[in-house]
Amino acid sequence: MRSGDEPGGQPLTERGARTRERLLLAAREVFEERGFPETRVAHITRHAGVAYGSFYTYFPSKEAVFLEVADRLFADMTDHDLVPSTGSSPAARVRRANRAYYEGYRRNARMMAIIEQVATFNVEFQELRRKHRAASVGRSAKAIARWQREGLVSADVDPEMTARALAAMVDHSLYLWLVQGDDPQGTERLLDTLDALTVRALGLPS
Amino acid sequence: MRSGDEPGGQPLTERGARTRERLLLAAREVFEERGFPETRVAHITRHAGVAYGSFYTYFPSKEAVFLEVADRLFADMTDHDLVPSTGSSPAARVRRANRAYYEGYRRNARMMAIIEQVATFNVEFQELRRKHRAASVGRSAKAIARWQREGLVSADVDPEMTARALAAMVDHSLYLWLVQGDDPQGTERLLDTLDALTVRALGLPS
Amino acid sequence: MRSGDEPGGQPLTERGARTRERLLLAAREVFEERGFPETRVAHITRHAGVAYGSFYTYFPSKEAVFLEVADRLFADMTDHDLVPSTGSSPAARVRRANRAYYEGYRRNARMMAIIEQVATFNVEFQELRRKHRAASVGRSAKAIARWQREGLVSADVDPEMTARALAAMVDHSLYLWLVQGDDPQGTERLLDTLDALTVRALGLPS
Amino acid sequence: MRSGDEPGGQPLTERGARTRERLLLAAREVFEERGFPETRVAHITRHAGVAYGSFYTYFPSKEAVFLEVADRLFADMTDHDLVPSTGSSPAARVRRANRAYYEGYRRNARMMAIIEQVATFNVEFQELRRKHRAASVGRSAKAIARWQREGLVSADVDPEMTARALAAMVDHSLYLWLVQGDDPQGTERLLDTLDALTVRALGLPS
DNA sequence: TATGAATGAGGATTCATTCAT
DNA sequence: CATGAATGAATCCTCATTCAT
Repeated sequence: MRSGDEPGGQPLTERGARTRERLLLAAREVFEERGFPETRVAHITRHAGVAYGSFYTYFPSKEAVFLEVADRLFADMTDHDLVPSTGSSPAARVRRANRAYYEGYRRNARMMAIIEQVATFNVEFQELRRKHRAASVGRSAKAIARWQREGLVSADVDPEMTARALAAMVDHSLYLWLVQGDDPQGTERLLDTLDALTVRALGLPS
Repeated sequence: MRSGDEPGGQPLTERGARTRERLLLAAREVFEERGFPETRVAHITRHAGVAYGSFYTYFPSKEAVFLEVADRLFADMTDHDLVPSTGSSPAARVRRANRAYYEGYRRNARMMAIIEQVATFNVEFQELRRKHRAASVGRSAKAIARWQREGLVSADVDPEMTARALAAMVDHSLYLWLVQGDDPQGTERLLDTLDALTVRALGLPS
Repeated sequence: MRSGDEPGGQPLTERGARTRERLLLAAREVFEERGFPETRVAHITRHAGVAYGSFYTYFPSKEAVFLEVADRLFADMTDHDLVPSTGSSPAARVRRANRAYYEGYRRNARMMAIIEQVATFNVEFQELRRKHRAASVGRSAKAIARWQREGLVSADVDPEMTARALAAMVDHSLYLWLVQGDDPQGTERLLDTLDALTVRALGLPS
Repeated sequence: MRSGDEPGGQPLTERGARTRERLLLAAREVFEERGFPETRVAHITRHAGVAYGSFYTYFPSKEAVFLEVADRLFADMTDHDLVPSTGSSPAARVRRANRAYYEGYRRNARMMAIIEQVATFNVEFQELRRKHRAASVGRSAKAIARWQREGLVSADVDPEMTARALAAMVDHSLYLWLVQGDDPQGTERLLDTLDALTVRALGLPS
């Protein structure tokens, strides 16, 4: 994932580390502002206040910085994903997970849009997203299966497929809401609806 | 007809109509094959078996053919959307609508992927999609409201938001399934799950 | 000059003659409007209300129509050039000639601009203009020489060079005035100045 | 420096300055050789011995180099315009000014032709020329007015119009002589005629 | 004749990446 | 490390002219 051993990968000096960080931050901002295809390497270096050529001292290509920016974002999204899995009812846990995901999405909405964009044409990147999604869906599926064993969810339910479909619902709803931005007020109504639909769809006691 | 100031536009003869049609068909295939950014006008003309310049006799730009290809696709998707709205139970109707949508999606899966792609960077196109989505969501919301009046769906449900969220669920699930192609067998399991989730989420009597 | 025997030169039928004339008129208007390089054959045919292909029934190329339009214009300019050379004083004759030239220029100002334009890159056309100029300068030179023999103009004067220089003065002044259009009112002041300068420069009794 | 949004612009290093200069010189030569429309950027870079893309490191477009080449030329023409305005008679001063202008024109004749060419279709450029001409005409008009106050020129004369007309005479005569090149020997005869006509037209004591 | 479709060479510009200093 | 110049393949679109009907 991280550009490990390419020519000019990790900086060796303190000063180099600072330059690299500046580039990474600048890259994110420019990508958010203009999207991947419309971002020029020059935009990034200018924004970072470093020389054009310095870009290639730290990153082998435009794609490489993007991958790394995305990597950080995924990490951020996943970090906060970690809802304490004990205490409180399943319905409350669903609600909490949804909110946490929403917060992460909101924090990173612009960049999520660009990630969506890159995913439409970059196969390597598609694979990366699929892994992340699979991990997340896997966790949900496991929870559903547990709730089934505990008699909280009907045995009819297909945990894997259900987890996928519900994840798709939340994910895409937030995408349309936050990225394509139909009417960003009324967010509570949206979140409540997502919670309620999830809970009812699973047949969880609310 | 030759390059003046306006777009070349509609052919006036039978022969012209045939050429235009050839281009349109070729465009769709090439777009599906390579995606929008990687499609060269030369690919389209070669595929259509016409001279390079002939493309511009009928379309003012690469964007323009794309728009028209997409238009046809939207029409196709909408045509088959028309599920008879009477007879049979709500749950059955939900199922039928989902299947119809699935069939349309499957028929057009490759192109749907490209549409998704273009929507990530072309604002004009985003708007077009938003309209289509709004129309479709509107119809669902109306059905939900009707069911509420008929006492089939709880008054707690927010018809608009719910319609949106469920549409997002179906849409994105099919996208991931058919376009990103995680495991294309097991489709029945997916569809059954989507049906079941929808029905349960709405609290419809199955 | 006239496109004589090229393929599809002169029309053979009454109807053909009308079409050709329509094209010629349209060509002039479009050239005036957009200049030579920016004129498309399609503009001309559209303006004339004939089919694209019909253009090449009557003219072998875009240049050919231009040549013919210019030819007509030269004829118009020369026709009215013919000031009766008898009666009245030389000064009056100079004045009359200047006015006549001015009228012609004014009538054809737009097209004169385009002719100037084409002359800057088309050698064939440069030659044509040179002939016209030479003819006109020759007439003036002859008049000056006559006036010298009649003792009205000093023998010091070089008739050829003087005729050239004065023609350049009138020509270019009108060009800047009418074509580049610095302040088109005050024309009388300009013409009076041109007359006076010519008369004084030649030392003619006013 | 690389293609961002702004024009590449000024070089920051000695080496860059040299390349830019090479391009500028090459541009002038190619323009002179082939005219503006027939000049390809590739001609310029080949002539300068640099890579195609390097052109766009220093100039945003073909127009842009042309503007700069023309700027230099205008500067050159104006520099040598500076005739000492004191001492010697008005007639002598007129003569000297004409010669100085002639020398400038001769040095730059080829490029003057191209400037004429571009002025026929580029409005921005027309404006530029108008300014230069206005400045030059203004200076002459002032001199004429001064001579009127000193009683050397008749009060009948319209200084502004006269300055324009005489400038047009000299300018266009030199253009036809040096650019369209009717018979380039006999230059002395031409210049003497221009001097004499100017002096007599103004009624200056020779 | 009239019509309108077909052709395809041509050219300006972009921009990721590589080099030289 | 930093800097900024150098490179050149790649691609869209134009439009005069030729053809087929």
